[in-house]
Amino acid sequence: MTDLPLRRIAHLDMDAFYASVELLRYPQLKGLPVVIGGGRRKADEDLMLGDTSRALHEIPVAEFPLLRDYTGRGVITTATYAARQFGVGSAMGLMKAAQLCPQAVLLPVDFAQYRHYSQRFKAIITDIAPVMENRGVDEVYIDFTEVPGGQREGGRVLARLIQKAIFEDTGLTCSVGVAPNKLLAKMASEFNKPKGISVVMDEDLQSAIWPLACRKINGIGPKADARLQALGIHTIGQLAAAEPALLAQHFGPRTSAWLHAAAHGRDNSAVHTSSEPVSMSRETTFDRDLHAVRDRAALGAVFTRLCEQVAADLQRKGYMGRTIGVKLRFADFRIATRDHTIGAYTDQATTIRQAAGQALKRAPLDQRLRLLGVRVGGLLPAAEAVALAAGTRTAGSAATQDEHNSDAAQQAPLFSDI
DNA sequence: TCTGGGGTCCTTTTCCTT
DNA sequence: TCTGAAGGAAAAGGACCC
Repeated sequence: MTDLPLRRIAHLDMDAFYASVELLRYPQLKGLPVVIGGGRRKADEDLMLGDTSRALHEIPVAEFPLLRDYTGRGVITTATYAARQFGVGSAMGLMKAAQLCPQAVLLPVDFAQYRHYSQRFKAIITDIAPVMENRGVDEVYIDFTEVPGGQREGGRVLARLIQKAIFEDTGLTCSVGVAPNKLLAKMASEFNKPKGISVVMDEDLQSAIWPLACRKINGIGPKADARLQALGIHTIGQLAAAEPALLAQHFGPRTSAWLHAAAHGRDNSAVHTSSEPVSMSRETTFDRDLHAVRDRAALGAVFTRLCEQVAADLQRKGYMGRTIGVKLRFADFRIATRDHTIGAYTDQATTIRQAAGQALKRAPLDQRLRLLGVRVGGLLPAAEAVALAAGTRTAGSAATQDEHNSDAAQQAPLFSDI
């Protein structure tokens, strides 16, 4: 038996990523309360980014839009520390935040910028450690196990190297946790924020993990936590000690087995270096709740626009799908979804619009709508979808696309298009 | 003037076919 | 022809995450 290298998995989390990127662009806002979020339309217009006669860092602070001037729906995506001191924070409604801190600068969410910096810091990581899994725009898992130096000080040396390389290239800081698996690495990365490095070994489970709240386990959200609390289980240690039969009774066989393994720090999942999207969607919340009949025209226009946006997303990214769905959020925040699967893969707005219209017909529309969304799932890379269609055609199946089109053409659209 | 948008995954229900 | 079982796919909902 040869000694296998110790499995060393890192979780890297950028520190206050969106806010930090904005402060790189607008250093004049450093130390001021800044809130990022809101309906993007209004905020985009308010920010005078179109003025190219001066650099971004030269824009006087007095010209930035303030939270007190914002009208409309929306929530805070993130806030700087200076703003948090006033009690505002993520997911808070902007109107409520404006009462708490009206003088805060309000910046729109600028995903293009965050994506740009995201690609930069990820490229730096893969130069050093190629086995990296994307977990959204500001987080990754990295497998240190086989990387030269990845075992030194349990991974701390390599973590330090990556932190330094990212900071030198982008000016951004991050926190890293290194552990035997993804589950523990994710928890470890939160131990020392910001700019922290935490190394967890198997033998640290009882001292470092078991005292933590169950909610710290990635996958235990507010609902599961409340159910655990009701059973008198508050910490991960208590969860580890819980009777498996009791957990199975309340959570079912699969979830209870997972809970038990997680509490004991066990997680065999691999670091996946690539993944294919499963669905793409667009949704929008209206400025005011809309009525299916009275606001027909407005709804129809939004509906069509969402379909066009999803189609454009699919085409730009090179995917086609055949399960088209709609999502409705009613005035009382209840959500309904309806799906409709069509015969042929598509990335065309008109086809998506027709199929989504079919799905929408089955949805209850007696209440005012707060949000409307359109989703395309069952995705395949466009080349594969086209090859598949060619294969089924030569195999002699009916021209499902034509059938579908003529069928849909006879259906009156639910929302009239204007 | 509470409560965004874009995803993934899992469970349960429903429907269809054999 | 009816009935029930079984299994799979699709649909619907929910929890969770960033």
